[in-house]
Amino acid sequence: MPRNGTDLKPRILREARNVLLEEGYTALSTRRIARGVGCTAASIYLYFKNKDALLHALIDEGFEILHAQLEAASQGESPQDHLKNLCAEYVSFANSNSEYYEVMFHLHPSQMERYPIDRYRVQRNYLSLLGEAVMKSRQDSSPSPEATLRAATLVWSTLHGAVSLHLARRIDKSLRGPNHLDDAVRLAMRAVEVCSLPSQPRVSS
Amino acid sequence: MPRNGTDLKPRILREARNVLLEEGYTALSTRRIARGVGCTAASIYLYFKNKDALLHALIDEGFEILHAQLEAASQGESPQDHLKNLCAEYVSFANSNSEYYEVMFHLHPSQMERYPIDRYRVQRNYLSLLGEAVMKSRQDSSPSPEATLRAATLVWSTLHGAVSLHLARRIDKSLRGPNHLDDAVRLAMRAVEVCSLPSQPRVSS
Amino acid sequence: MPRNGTDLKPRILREARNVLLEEGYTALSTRRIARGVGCTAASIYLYFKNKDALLHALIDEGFEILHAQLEAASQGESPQDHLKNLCAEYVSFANSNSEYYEVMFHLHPSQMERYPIDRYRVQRNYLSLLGEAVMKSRQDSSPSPEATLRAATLVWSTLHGAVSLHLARRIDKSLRGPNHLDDAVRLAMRAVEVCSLPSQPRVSS
Amino acid sequence: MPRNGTDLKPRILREARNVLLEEGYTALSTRRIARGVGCTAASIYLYFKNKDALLHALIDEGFEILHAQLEAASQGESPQDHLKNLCAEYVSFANSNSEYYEVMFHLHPSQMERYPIDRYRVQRNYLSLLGEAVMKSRQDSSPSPEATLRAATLVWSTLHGAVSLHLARRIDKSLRGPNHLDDAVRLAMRAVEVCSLPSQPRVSS
DNA sequence: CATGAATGAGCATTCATTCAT
DNA sequence: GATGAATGAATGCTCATTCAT
Repeated sequence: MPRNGTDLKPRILREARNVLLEEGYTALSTRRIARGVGCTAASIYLYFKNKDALLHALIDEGFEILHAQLEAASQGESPQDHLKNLCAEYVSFANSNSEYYEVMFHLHPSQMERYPIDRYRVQRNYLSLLGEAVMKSRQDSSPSPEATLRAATLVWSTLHGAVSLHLARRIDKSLRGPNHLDDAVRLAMRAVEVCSLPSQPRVSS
Repeated sequence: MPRNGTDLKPRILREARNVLLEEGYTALSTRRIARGVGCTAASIYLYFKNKDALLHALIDEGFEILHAQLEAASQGESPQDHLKNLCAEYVSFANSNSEYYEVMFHLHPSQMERYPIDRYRVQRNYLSLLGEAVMKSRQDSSPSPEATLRAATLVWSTLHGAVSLHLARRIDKSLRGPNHLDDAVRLAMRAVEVCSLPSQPRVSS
Repeated sequence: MPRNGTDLKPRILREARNVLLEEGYTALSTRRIARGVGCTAASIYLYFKNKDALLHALIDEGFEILHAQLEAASQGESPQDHLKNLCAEYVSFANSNSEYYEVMFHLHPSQMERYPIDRYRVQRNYLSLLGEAVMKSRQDSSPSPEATLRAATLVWSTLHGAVSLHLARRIDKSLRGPNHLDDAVRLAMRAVEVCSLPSQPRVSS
Repeated sequence: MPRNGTDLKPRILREARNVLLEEGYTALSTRRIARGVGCTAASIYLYFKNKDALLHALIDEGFEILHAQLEAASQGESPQDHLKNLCAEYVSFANSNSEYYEVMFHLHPSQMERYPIDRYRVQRNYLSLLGEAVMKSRQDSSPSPEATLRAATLVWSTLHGAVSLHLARRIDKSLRGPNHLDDAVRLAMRAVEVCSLPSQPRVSS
């Protein structure tokens, strides 16, 4: 039985997210988390091998939530609606889980290397959700997996750009709030059209 | 005359960029830079008042290069070509100056506060370059400044998303190289169409 | 349980006093203390939030000792004896606790600002001890609080001067040892007479 | 011919005093002085072997000024007036040259060791000035040199105590301004009476 | 299960000083 | 006579981590 009422592990994770949210990545120290939780920094090492492991757990959590939310939103009257819902949900996730978003998508590659590759399968999972929707929104038949991935990636990347600048407060005040993000969703939905064009040859006509 | 061969200041900046590139922002310490340059950490303070000042110098450099490149690319037979050139140049800048890109666009707001606001006028400058091109690419007449900013922001955000994921090696191998980035440029050019639609009302048909 | 033998905190304080005694305030660095104690500089921060906090602890300790000693000496057959005992005790404290004396009374105002004002109440406490004795030594009746403070301050200031020069080894060898300090005590006891004279008007005949 | 108009040496000393006065001893760095003077820190080493040497020069200057002022004040209608003038002058010197006073009388012995002993002859000089006056103020005849030194030291020590606490802002507001210092002068003048008593035997009756 | 004690490496920054020019 | 470049040592302080209890 844990002394402090509830199990320490989830409370550590919660506090970590809290620190991330309120004070940013650079403030995320083991001691800072421990203080918030009301335990010692050493206790964290009972539940996580590393600070890295804690971070990875956070990332995993984030991807699970994102995946669940996308799956729940994975519907719509028309294929377009379906895709739009997914996009809107992605944006909404980033907005209401910015602390996750930070570690999930903003960590530097050098820090990511310590993150085992197979974990990224989860990441691909959600891309495939996006991919399916993208493809359904396209009237023509049987798309190749490559084309699907390509389009899904473009949708993702577009949303990611909007969300990132939004969270970093780099968007002009007049466009903050939903405006810019809505624009991005609308644009993302056109990804399919763009990807139907030949890719490798130069971007002509 | 420098005792140490060549002038230290540019070498410090170069090494700082290098660290940024290879190991990311969190690894950017004065000692780390000094080690790379082959001087003492104290020497850095001969050329920069602060670590912050060094960072600002880096950011300024980056924006100057970006601005110069965009201005040089600010032309084209048709308005569409003009815009496409700008977009391609942006992507190309990010690709060949990713170390700058990190400090220019990936710094967390909390660390940005120390960066005087008026410096970001430069940032707006390049957004306005984008804005002009965007508007020219639109056949209809006299767009409002608000609409211009809105569209330019969407172009930027789209490119930024693609570039960020690309630099963070988050894009699937099969799409790396120019593919995804080209797609993003093509999509960005459609920003205008999206923005001509009403913003607040729901994304209809 | 301390890994290191005895509890570190008192050993840190002791070493700090030691450094103060042997090498003075400017030599009082965390690393210097740590070296003397045989631990890391980081360990000091387990017991003191700050270097300042360490200093404050030292000051507080000093005032507590001084107060206790003065209180114990606060007696005498005659009022004169009473006052004389207090003075002698003050001098004795400074002599056998010169390391405390340094931080208690020689810190520069600029460094004192960080020392919360209300801590100096303790200082006033001992001044009032002095004040009472001073007043009792005066045959005439009911002195005003202002006059009491004035006389007590003069007593203190006189002793402080003698003690300071003594500790700084500025007194001629022939007078070191008790001579000069005794003289000062004797002189301090005449403070009352001097203060009974009008203050503002010029020092006549 | 010096480049900068006037000779650098006195300007360095002046700035050093200025720093001492405005920002205290701990702020007295070679760079800080150099900045104030408008030269390089290296230039200081053309005129002073050390930072210590600069300090010693400052101390010497201070003693010279003090000596000169005391000498000028070394007169009075009666012996008492004479002594009073000297005391008042001492206090006045400390008040209007607090930057000198700091280095002259508040440096820790450990830092003083680097100050060659024979320089202290100057210090004794001014003590002897005081001694003469003290002795003249005593009606009885031919005092021994020892007694003279003893009394002069007590006078000095009393004034020093008052001045030190005053400069360190340790004196209660109600007594600041001339009050406490005047009291100290008056008390110092009684030093002779105290010293005529036997010294070594215990402080009785 | 959890802690308190401790560490070693690192951080940004400042300093007095040297020395070739 | 003066400088600009550079340094080595020090400063206060924080961090992730370990380990005996």
